[in-house]
Amino acid sequence: MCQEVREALLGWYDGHARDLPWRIGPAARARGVRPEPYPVWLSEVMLQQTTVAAVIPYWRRFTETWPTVEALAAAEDGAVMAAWAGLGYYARARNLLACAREVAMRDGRFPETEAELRELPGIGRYTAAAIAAICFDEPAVVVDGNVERVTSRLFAVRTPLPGARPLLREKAASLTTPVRPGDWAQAVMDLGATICTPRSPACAICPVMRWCEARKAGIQSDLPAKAPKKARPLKRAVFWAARRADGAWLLERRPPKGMLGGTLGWPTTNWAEKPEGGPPLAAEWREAGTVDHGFTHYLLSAEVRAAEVGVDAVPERGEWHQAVPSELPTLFRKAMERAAAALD
DNA sequence: CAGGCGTGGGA
DNA sequence: TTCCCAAGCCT
Repeated sequence: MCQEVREALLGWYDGHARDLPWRIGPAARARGVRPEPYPVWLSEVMLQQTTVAAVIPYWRRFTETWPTVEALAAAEDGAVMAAWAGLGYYARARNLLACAREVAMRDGRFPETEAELRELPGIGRYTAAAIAAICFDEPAVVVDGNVERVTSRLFAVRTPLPGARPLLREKAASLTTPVRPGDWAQAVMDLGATICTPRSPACAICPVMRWCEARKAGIQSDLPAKAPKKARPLKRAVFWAARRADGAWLLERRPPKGMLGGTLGWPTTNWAEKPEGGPPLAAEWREAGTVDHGFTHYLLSAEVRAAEVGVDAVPERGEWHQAVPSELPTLFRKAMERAAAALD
C-alpha cells in the first residue's frame, strides 16, 4: 500500500504542486536542479506556525533586501526585527539572524545534512529534515502538522495529539524513500494544505482516497484527535505613548527574551492581573482607550495613555523614534493608532 | 517536557 | 463573538 500511495501522491504533485516563490519549476526539478538552501531556509523559518499567504510578502521583502545569507548576516539587528514586525514569534527573527551569521562564517554555505542543519539556531527537527530533503535529496523523515494530519487519517490513528507523535512519525517514516525525497515532503504538505485540510477535507478529489483508512471508517474529519486545551487567563497593562512636538514617539526596545522579545514597543507596566509601574516621564497623560489582544497563552487588555510633550522632555527610559507603524508588532501598532487619534 | 511564544483569517 | 488554526522551536 505504501508504494501505491507514494506513486499516486507524487503523480498528483507533478500536476498540482503549488506555485510558490521559493520553489523551482517542475522542468528544472526533473533535470536534477535543486533549489538554493538560503531561500528555502528563509521560507521554512517564516512558515513555522504561519500561513503561506502571510509569509509570501515577507519572504519577497527579505530576499530583495538581503539576496544572500551573507547579506542577511551583515544586517543590523534592528533592521531585521523591523522587517519581521507583524509576522509574529519574534524569537524566529533573532534565531534567523544568529543562524545567518553562523552560516556566513562557513563562507555562506549551509551544511548539507539533516544532522548538521539541526545544530543551527532556529532549525529544529522539522526544518532540518525539510531543507535536507528539498535542497540535498536526503530521504529525511519530514514531519510537520500537515504530515501528522495526513498520516493520522491515512492510517486511522485515533490516539490524540501530542501523545500520537511517535507513532505518526513511524508512519511517516514508512512512507519515506530515497525516491524524490524533496518532492515527497512537499507533496504531503501540499495535500494537507489544499485537500486533506483540518476541517471538511476534500476527499472526493484526493489522489490517495482509496488507501485512506479514516475515509473508509468515515472519521476523517475527527482526525487527528487532540487533547483538550486550557483556558487563557486575562492580563492587564498600561502603555504610555508620548509624542514629542517634533513628531517623535517615545519607544523602548524590549528585552531580548520573553514576550515580543527584541521588538520595539511602548513603555509599559508589567503584564499581569494587577499591573504595576509608572510612566516613563511626567506629563499630562490622557486616556486613549484600550487595546485587547489575544496571544497563544493569554489575553491582554492594555490601557493606552497618550501625551504630547515638548522637544526638551527627558524620559526616564526609552528612546525617541521617528517611528513608522510598520516597525512595531501588531499589538503596539494598534496602541499607536489609539494614541494618535487621542492626540489629534 | 509542558509551556511559552504572534498574528490574521476562516467557520 | 469566539474558537481554532498555520510548514515549530526552545527551555
